[in-house]
Amino acid sequence: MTTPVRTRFAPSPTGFLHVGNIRTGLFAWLVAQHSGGTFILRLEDTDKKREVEGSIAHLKECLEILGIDYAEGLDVGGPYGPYKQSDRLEIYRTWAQKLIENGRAYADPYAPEQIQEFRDLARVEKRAFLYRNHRPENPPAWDGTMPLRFKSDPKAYSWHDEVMGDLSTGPEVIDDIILIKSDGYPTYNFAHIVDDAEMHITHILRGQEFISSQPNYFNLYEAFGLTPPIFATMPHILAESGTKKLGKRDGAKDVLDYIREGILPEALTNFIASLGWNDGTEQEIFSREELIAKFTLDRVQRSGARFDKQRLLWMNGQWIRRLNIDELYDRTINFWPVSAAKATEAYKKQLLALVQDRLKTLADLKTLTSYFFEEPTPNWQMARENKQLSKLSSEETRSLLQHAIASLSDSDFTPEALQEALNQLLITTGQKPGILFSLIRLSVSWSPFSPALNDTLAVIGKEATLKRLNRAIETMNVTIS
RNA sequence: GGUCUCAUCGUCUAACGGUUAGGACACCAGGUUUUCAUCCUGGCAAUCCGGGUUCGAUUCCCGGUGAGAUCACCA
Repeated sequence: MTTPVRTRFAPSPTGFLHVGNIRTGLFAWLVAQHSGGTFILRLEDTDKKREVEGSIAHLKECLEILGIDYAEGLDVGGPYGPYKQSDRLEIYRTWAQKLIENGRAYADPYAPEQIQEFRDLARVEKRAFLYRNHRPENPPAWDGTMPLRFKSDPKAYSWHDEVMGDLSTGPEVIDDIILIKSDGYPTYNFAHIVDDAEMHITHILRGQEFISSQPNYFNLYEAFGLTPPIFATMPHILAESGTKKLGKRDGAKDVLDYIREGILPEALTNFIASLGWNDGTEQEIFSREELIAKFTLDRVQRSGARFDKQRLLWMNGQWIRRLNIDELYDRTINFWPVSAAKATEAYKKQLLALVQDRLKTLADLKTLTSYFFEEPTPNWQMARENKQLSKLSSEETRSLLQHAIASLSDSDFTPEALQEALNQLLITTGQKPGILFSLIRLSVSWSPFSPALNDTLAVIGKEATLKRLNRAIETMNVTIS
């Protein structure tokens, strides 16, 4: 009989979530889903100074879009609430009181400046700062206006981490950490231990930055007589350039920005999961269901992984191509050019079929399809920069366009008929497809690329095609100087 | 500086002592009788260094080196 798995994601409302934050949440969610356990969302809002308006709404939107759902926690409740730390101050006080009564917690009488002096001294002497070296002999009774510190019991620890393996440290890293700050709020170091115990969390997943505090947490667990949960330390995600961990200050982006830029949620989830995890096979593309079925902590990488935008774009393309046209259409609602507003759903779906293979992000739709909705502006500079078309003289260009108009006027503009007409045109003009087709393509789209020519013309339609070809001829002299 | 951690192609990674060190992204070349893209084929490219252990080390051990984390009334 094993205890049911309970994992949690416990962010702070200090702004937007970036891929580093969300990966920890995703992995915790996967651990719970994989074993049929419970995933809990808890809000760690104990630092009022750093709190950012709107963070909670943003957080919930991120989780919802990525499909990281929770049946217990913030706003949905559950048996061990409240799930917002600022609503649990009484609970922390009760736990702190136990330590005070056992002589394991005491008031910190120093002014912040005083402690800073100790810290500076340690730095000058090139040693780590330890508050317990300055532990007051007769601390005053704690009245709540001073920080409450833990009276530590320095000792060596060795433990097992599900990702990092066997770890150990000596007593020199144990210190008298602050339990409750002078503003009455608990520190993370204290609050998360209380909450994880009360909420029966079985697995704690968190970033590498916490590994050095881990021994202090063991010391606290002991003081409370608690059995520590299972720990799993996630390697950092590294920024695209440099060797530092991904952080807001060096350009980590809001998770929602990726969605706004046309990355599919399933692609983003797949990408984030593959940053530091793989299933040992050569599979690259994983659905949510596959991730849940295959995810295990022992296959999480120990070293940091670099965020590679190229790989994300490739993966997104893979996911876009897996959607059928109806699904793709549903995802693209916000990504069409403004001129597409009056176009019909059927017309747009026709276009999607044409450009689906070309989309790396949904945002590409704008540049890829604008000329299907509005008259493009002729730009003969593009012809001059084309290595095929630049060889043509003005007369040859004009003649080819005129032949094209004449020939296409007789076509009924189905893709098949157009292909037939275009092939015939190659014969009558004696031109190479690279030149003739490029010229027609450019003249109706004025875009660096487009779908297959016959398909493109068929969708644009006979009337507009002929009009654009004529307009190309008209503008030749004006713009060629 | 103390402590802890990490180390395979440029990048993400596979290889539970024995492989011509595999795959993917990116890049390059060719093909799919127009462009771009998709798709297919091929190519380039890696075990940080030095010692051990072993018949045999990417793999185990030790030492360097490099990188990261931490040493907050932030989480």
